[in-house]
Amino acid sequence: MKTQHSASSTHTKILETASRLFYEQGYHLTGINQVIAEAGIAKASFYYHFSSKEDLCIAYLEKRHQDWFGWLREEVERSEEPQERLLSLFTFLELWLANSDFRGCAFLNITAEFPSPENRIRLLVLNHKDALQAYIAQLVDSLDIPASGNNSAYLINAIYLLFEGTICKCQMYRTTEFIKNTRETVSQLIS
Amino acid sequence: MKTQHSASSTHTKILETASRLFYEQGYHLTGINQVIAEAGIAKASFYYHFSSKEDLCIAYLEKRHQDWFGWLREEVERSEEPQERLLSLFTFLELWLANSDFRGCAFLNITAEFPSPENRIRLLVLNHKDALQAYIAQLVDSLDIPASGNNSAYLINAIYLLFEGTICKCQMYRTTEFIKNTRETVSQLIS
DNA sequence: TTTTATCCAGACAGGTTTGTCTACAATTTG
DNA sequence: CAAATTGTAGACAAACCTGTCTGGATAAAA
Repeated sequence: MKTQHSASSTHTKILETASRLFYEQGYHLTGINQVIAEAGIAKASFYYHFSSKEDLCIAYLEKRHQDWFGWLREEVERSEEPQERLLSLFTFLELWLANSDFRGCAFLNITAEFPSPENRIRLLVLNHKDALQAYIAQLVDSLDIPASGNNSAYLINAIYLLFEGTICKCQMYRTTEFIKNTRETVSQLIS
Repeated sequence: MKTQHSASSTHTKILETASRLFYEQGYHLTGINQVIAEAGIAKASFYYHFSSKEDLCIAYLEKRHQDWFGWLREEVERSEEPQERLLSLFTFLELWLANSDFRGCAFLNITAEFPSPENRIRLLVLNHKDALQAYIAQLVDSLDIPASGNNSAYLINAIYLLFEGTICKCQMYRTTEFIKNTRETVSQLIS
């Protein structure tokens, strides 16, 4: 046995392997034995770090939230202009979706897999989507638009829905081709 | 045994039970033994009518497509004016989503559950979504809009995405409250 | 009426799943 | 250095899964 017990290398290894597999294959089509085999750890180590498959799922979603928002911000913050930033949300989708084999949104997917998700999972989903809408709202508020309260809310809602709709369409059609049309629509909406 | 072998009553019973359970619980969380128990049939009957669980899934999606489009058309065709009809797509979502416990779109859900859906399932999903977009296109084309070819395609794409985005948001947030905002946005888009 | 189709009850089989447990071994901490 | 922490291999157990099969019984068709 030549294992290095660095702070939490095994914990990280499990989480990263499971995150990849849960996202790629779906939660229910991924068994813990596969996670264990691919992470190259012992079953006892798995249960040393995570008390159940479901706890691992929670950790997966928490990690996913951080990772995904990091990717999103990274792309958006390449632009300086508020309008550019808003449009880059859709540029981000083009890049991210194509790079993730059109697997779509982890939070949407888990919602489909858990019809009555227990409260923990549902809270993570809502937290993620709240954060996304807040981010869109922030970008919209940075615009120089004569948007009265109501108008701004409509716009934020619409952009959010276009965003989610785009994720779904790409996931099903396995293409990002139409996103330039969507970006153009959003461009018109904000001008 | 006092069972009536009407044309396909057992086949229908299986399909309806499975359809309900697959939609409510998800495909992978529904085992065939539950379908059998709730349909009140014998296992041999199940396999007499469907050669596998997957074949049942195909039948489920085919039935779902017919049913769902029936519901959609029924609501839309209550309006006469083209504009009214387009907006009633979102009225339909309000009614349907609230009445289906916010369980969302069966086709989206199955896409999440089958990351690499085998071809048959994927074809059914795409067929359903193609039909939906064609329907939206038909409604848009009935409008009296000076829409050049490109403009019309943008509009159809946007409305479709708002539609899908709405389904997702309602599924996650378990509310239809925001749909009136969305309907207003669509109203502005088409005028 | 006979034949065919459809249905029943449920045992069986092999496989998979998640989680528990044991007896160490290796590494880190105090 | 000893104690605590973390990791190993993998057996075990119960439950569940999908699909096969048997020997009828019932209903419909010819």
